[in-house]
Formats: sequence, structure tokens, C-alpha cells
Amino acid sequence: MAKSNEEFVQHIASRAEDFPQWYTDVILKTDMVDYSDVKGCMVIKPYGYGVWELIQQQMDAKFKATGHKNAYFPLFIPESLLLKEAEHVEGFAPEVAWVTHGGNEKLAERLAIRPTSETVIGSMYSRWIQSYRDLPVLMNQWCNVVRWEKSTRPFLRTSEFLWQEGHTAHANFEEAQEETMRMLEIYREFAEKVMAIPVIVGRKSEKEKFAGAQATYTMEAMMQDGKALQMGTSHNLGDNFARGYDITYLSKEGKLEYCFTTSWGTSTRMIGGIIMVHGDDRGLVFPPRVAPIQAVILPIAMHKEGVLEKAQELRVRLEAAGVRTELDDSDQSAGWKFNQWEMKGVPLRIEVGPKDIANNQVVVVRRDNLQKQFVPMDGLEKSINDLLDDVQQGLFDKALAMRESKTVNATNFDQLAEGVQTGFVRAMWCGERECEEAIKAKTGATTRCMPFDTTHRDELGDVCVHCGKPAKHMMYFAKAY
RNA sequence: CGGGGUGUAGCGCAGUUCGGUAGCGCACGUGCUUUGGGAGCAUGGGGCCGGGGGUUCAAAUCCCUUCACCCCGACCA
Repeated sequence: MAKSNEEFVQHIASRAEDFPQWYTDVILKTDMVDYSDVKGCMVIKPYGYGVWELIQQQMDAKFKATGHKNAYFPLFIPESLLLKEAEHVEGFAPEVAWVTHGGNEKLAERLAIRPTSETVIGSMYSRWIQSYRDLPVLMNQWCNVVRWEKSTRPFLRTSEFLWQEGHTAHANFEEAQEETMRMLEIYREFAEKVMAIPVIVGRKSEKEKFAGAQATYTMEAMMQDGKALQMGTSHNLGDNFARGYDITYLSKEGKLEYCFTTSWGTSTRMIGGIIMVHGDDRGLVFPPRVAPIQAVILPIAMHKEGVLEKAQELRVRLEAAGVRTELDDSDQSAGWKFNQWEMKGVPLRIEVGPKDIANNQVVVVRRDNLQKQFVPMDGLEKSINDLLDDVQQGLFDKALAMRESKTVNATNFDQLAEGVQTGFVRAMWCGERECEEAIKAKTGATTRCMPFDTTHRDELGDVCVHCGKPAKHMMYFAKAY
């Protein structure tokens, strides 16, 4: 029955040869997503949605712990409402989808389908906030938004996507700034601890910042093909939206003041990041904390007496110990199952066969390094949980090493141009938009962020990597998704 | 929106040059043997050949037209 590995059908493209093709193959063949009949919209299948649910649960707990409450605001935004913040409208206008008819009747005023909700929420905050006693207002909503994109790719850029958007209102700029940073830090911790993705946090350039924001902060991750992915943003909106939507309060001194607002968001794009950072040529690799299935039990020689029963017993034990466990008792060959579950990225595979039962042990294989080990059935719960923690940490370390190997310093333009072909480039920058645009035109790379962590600053000199004028900022450059 | 490509079974494709019974692989159903790295044999089901119009005795195939999707660019979480 056993064929050599060479004869096995190649199910997925190699990452090294064609990363985009590998990405598409993997997500389609592992029941993550499907293409829908509407261009640019994806269908998230249960396995893919399971990842999103785990993200939601864990992130939402962080929001609650910092005093935020969930709410829901309308999908439709009247055009007049959208128009109140000039910069914002200008930024989003090219990608807004409009509703022009209700039934057979043309609407007197067309309705935008929210590309983001600052406007609707701002108009409500305007009604709700009267006094300094009402502040701060800390809300979040989990919802879908629509941006009419010209080119799309599942998870990374879809016309409709799921996200969370936090919106807060504060009495002054400083409090808004604190909130902006607090949420960015929650995102950073989430990325690194839960998704096992190391990120660079910092501030966006004026060109790249959110339309209507005073300052945009971001976390940027490096993918295996050398392109950067923005995984989350946090904006200090200053009093821009408060002025546009008339969000005011009476201060303790009885003066009418504008609020200062923030917004912050992360989306299903993060799932694309998880796939592109951790995946390998065998398929997906999920960090345990976002793995819909953390351990799969494969009964070997199922027809033999006691095997299936033992497998079922182990599943009950592991589930009771909080491990998301699947028992694959399907009528497939063992080899097929091995490959299938590896492709789906399940962190641990547990094999139970007659030999194991005789020895009171199981065979456990880690997805991250494919190491095989015998584990006693006694105390299996703890062993598995410990192994899951190991895999979680191992994946982070591996991803960090990958990113570091793709990050270089540049003190002149040639080094920058070369470095951005394969990853991040740290360099000094004058802060001028013309320079930023010229670099993009010449290299295809954009400014990703001005990092808070200025390690390596001393190695970068003091002049702009492009124009040679005195530098103002340390900047990460990269090609981006 | 520019440039390139593809539409034939659930999926991947051949057939189109030169019109003549709708094919292959995988998947799926059934039976038996298998099960520690993608099983074997037997047997079976499944098609408005993207849509519309033409030419012809006859169209997956030729002509006209339309629609959809994919890839590469420009724009974007």
C-alpha cells in the first residue's frame, strides 16, 4: 500500500516558487474560504471563521478589561453625514459603495454603505455627550464594512470584510493620545502573544495616515515573501471629527469644549497574516491560540478492538482539559489523514494504535517542526497543554527570526532599493512627502512606520536616505500588501 | 481603468487547427480486501461544452455579440 513520497500528489504550490499561488491554494484547499459569486467578496467557511471567532473572543476580552463596551451602529450612512469631515470624505470617496434606490423608488439622498463608522458614531456621540461627566465614552463594534476595491485577495483585501472598530471620545488631546497608545499596545500584545506574529509598532507618515486623523499608529508584520502587512491601526483623531460632527461637552468650568476622539481597528486581514507568516510547503500552520482545532486524534487500525474506544476516551479527556480536539474516525487511510491535517495546520497530531494502547502511550507529532514523540497516556492533558505552549512560543521565535533575516539597515538609496526587494529596510528620512513619493515610484516600497523602538538608530546616519538633507525620522520601508 | 489569459461533470483538464455519438484524471455511490505517511480490485451515477444570435443536413468546434472569472500593473485595512 505504501507509496514513496515522490509519488504523492502535490496538493499545494511551493512557497518559494510562487507565494501568491501558494497562498490561494492553501486557503482554498483547507476549507478556510471559497470564492463567492460577487466579485471581491469571500465566503468564510467554518474552519476559517473559527479562527475569526477565536480572535474575537480573545481580543474582546482585552477590550472589556480596559473598560470598553460593545455596541452596534447602522450600516447605511446618509451622504450628507459622510460629507461633514472633508479630509475623511476625500480619502474614502473612491472606495465607497452607494445605495441609490429603496425598492423601486429612487432615494432623495443616497446612502453610503459604511467603509468605516467614524461619521455615524460621531453623529451619535454628538447627541450623547453633554458634560465632562459623560466622558470618556469607550465603545467598540464588531461588524462588516465595504470598500469598493479594484483588486482583491481573500482575507488581505476583500470588498466586504469583518472587523472591529473602536471609537472613543475624551475631554482633551492627552487623554485621547493615551487611549490611542493603550489600544495599539493591546494590538501589539495580541499579535505577538496570540497570533505569534512579531510586529513593528510606530507612527504612519502624513501620506499614509488615516483620512481625517491627526496621527495614525500602526503595527506592521513581515510576510515570508518579503512584503509587509499592516495588521492593525490606532488613530488619534484630535478634535477633527468632533468639530465636523459637533461633539462637544460643558467642562467643569462651564465652558463648551470640543471632544477629542480616537478610533482603532483590526480586521479579518489578520487571518491572512497568520497564514502568510507561519505557513509552510505542507500547508497551514496555526499557532495554538488561534487554531480552531488544537489537536487531532487519529485512531490507527480503527477496526481493531478497543482502538476507537480509546481514541474517544482521549478526546473526552482532552476536551475536558480545555484542548480543542477533533477525532478523525473517517474512513480514510492513515497516510491521507496525516497529510490532510498537516495541510489544515492543526498544531498537534495524536496517533493511537494497538501498539500504543499496549504500551499505555500515544504518538504525538508537532506541526511546527514535525517532531515525533511518545507520550504516556497518564497525565496526557498536561503534556498536551505544555506542548501547545511550546508550539506557540516556537512559532513566534521562528517568525521573529524570519523577520530579522529580512530586515536591513540602509544609509544610502542603493541599499534601500536593494533591501526593500526582500523585506524591511530601516533608514533615516527627511519627512518630506516628495521624498516618500519618489522612493515609492523608484522602488515600489512605501513608508510603513516610524518605529517607537529606535534600536539601530545609531547605525543609520543623520541624513535622508533619498535626498541627503538632514533627517527627521527613523523609518521602516517595505513593499506592502 | 490599461495589458494578458480562461470559461467543457463537484474540482483539474483534453477535445476547437480541419464541424460528424461528450472524453480523461481526481472526487462521489456500491461491494470486497485494506488502514503506523496520500490504498487495491470490481462496478455505477453524474454535462443546456458560460449566455444570446447566426452559418450548416449537422456546432464544444466556424462567425458575430455579450457576460463572468483569473493573473500582472495603477489604487487600498
